Amino acid sequence: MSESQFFEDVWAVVRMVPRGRITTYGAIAKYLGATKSSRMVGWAMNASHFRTDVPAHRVVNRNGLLTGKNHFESADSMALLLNAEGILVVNDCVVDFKKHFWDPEDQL
DNA sequence: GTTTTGACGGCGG
DNA sequence: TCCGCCGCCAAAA
Repeated sequence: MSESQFFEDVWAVVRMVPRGRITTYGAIAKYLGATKSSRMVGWAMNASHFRTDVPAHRVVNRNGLLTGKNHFESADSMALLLNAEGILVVNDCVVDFKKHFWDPEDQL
């Protein structure tokens, strides 16, 4: 494996996120047993750019803020994608974040 | 080789 | 409740 297994695990979890739902870096990190390593999840997302099957737009921080929107093709593409899935985004923040939140542990 | 930074979040004060 | 420090670890400077 060229990349760390951790990265691939992160991508696997992100792929599980249902359409119209979102999750957080911390939730993914916790699911992988590395609660404090939420930063690495962010790195994994950055590395997921060459992976078209990883819906990174469904991953936001715990505040529901689109912290990674600046890393997308366009600054607004992330909010646009979420909006297309029925998730309302205002001021780079997900409306009813808690309502759309999807916890990977819920999949267990 | 060392230091800083980064798509975060938990914990302490 | 709000503010600030710490941890985690990989990549870039």
